[in-house]
Amino acid sequence: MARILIVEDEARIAAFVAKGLRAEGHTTTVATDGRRGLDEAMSGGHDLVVLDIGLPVLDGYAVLERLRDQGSKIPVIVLTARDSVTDTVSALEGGADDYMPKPFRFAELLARVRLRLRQQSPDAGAQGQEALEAGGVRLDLRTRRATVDGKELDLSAREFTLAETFMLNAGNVLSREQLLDHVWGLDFDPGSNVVDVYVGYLRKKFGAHTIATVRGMGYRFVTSPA
Amino acid sequence: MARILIVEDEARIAAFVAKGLRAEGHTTTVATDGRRGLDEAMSGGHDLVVLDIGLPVLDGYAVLERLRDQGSKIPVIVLTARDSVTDTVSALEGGADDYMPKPFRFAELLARVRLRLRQQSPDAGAQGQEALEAGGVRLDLRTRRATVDGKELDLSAREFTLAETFMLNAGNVLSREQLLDHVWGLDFDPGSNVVDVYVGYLRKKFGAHTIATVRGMGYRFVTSPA
DNA sequence: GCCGCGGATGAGAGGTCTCTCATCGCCCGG
DNA sequence: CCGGGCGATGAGAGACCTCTCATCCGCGGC
Repeated sequence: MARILIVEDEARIAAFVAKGLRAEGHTTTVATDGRRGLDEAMSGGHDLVVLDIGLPVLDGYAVLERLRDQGSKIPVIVLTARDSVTDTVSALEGGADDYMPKPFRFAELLARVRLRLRQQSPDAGAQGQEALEAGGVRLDLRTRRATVDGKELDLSAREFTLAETFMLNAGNVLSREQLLDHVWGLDFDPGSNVVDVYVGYLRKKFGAHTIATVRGMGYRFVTSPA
Repeated sequence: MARILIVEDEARIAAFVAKGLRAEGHTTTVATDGRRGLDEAMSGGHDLVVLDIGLPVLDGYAVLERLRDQGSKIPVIVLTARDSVTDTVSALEGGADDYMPKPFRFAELLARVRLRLRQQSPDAGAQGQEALEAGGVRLDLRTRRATVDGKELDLSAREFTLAETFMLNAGNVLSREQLLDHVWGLDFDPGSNVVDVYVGYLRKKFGAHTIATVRGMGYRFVTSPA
């Protein structure tokens, strides 16, 4: 899909973002300080930058400023601390295209990445996917409504995001940890069985056969009626 | 924007849909039975059809079938009774592009109309608006999150839809009745003051100045900082 | 056949959302 | 200046959502 540069010094977050974007089919490069990030970004080998503000050597603002000074128009999504209005406003004024307040759910970052990539190349690819469909289930991403075999039903916000994640990876096994990360966010109690519970809810609504259990591994959204 | 044909025998619903679509800048034509609807649809003078299933003379299925038989590829959105799986499935198999279960909120029909029009002409217009911005407020339609002066805040589902409606009509006065129709749906107690209450909620979140009261008329979303 | 562990599930706490109702306050006409 | 009516708002009922916890179930190893 696209080549994405991640400029982030915290290894845990960098890995989280990189892993998720790779699962979506993107190529990722990680730079752990601002100097290297800037060099990489200027190299022309990337389509989009995910840029942390709090960085060693050269902070995110500085990277962004020099990048724009040197004429780069590459889309930049900035990671800011939640509730820091100053950060966010400065970043956008400094030429960022979008921002994510930390901590964030991966699904939200992904939505922003998709949006920026789409705006960049309005010709390439589908126009950003307005709906997902698999195994008789249809999700309308715009109106956030779901349909099973043509029958409308209600999903709560959490259920919808979980279903979205399953359907983006239909056929593949997703671990509890992956689902927790993607749907609940980076900072969620790993000991919780909330994934199990929500899988139960989706099964009740979509039909038990739509989500298969893979013992010791996780869950898999079933596409074929077999 | 576009020329839309509404085939609907119930005057109340036809007027509701026509009025709303006109407010969005579309041109509307209403046909009150299937025969006339088919003739109009075949005339080539419309970009999209909103088609009721329960129609006198010639029902919606028949209209759809003949339309497709005669080679028309015009997008058709079908209005079906909620929970009627048969209706919905038959309609989609009969060549409908989308459907709306009745009763519906206008905002949802609008989203579907936009989607179908966009798919029809991927070049024309913006790519369906991913965000709305006015008076310091920004709504991300994809992730359903809101920002005021760069500061993230939470909106409930109802609040979001109300805000969306206001911002689509920023600067214009909207009556309580219009807002009830668009946000709460066709079948809502007109005596309720729920609009007042939700305007209060939005003011609390966006700042009191963002929504002005127009006495005896309704409310207006304020765009200029004046 | 039995046991252990991973997964499923019912109950329920606590929070949020949605809406109603009644009261309060203020604008405007007279 | 007063009264009437429109709009604002606090309180609160009820539904729903989210998550935890404890228990139950059943697969698979032995």
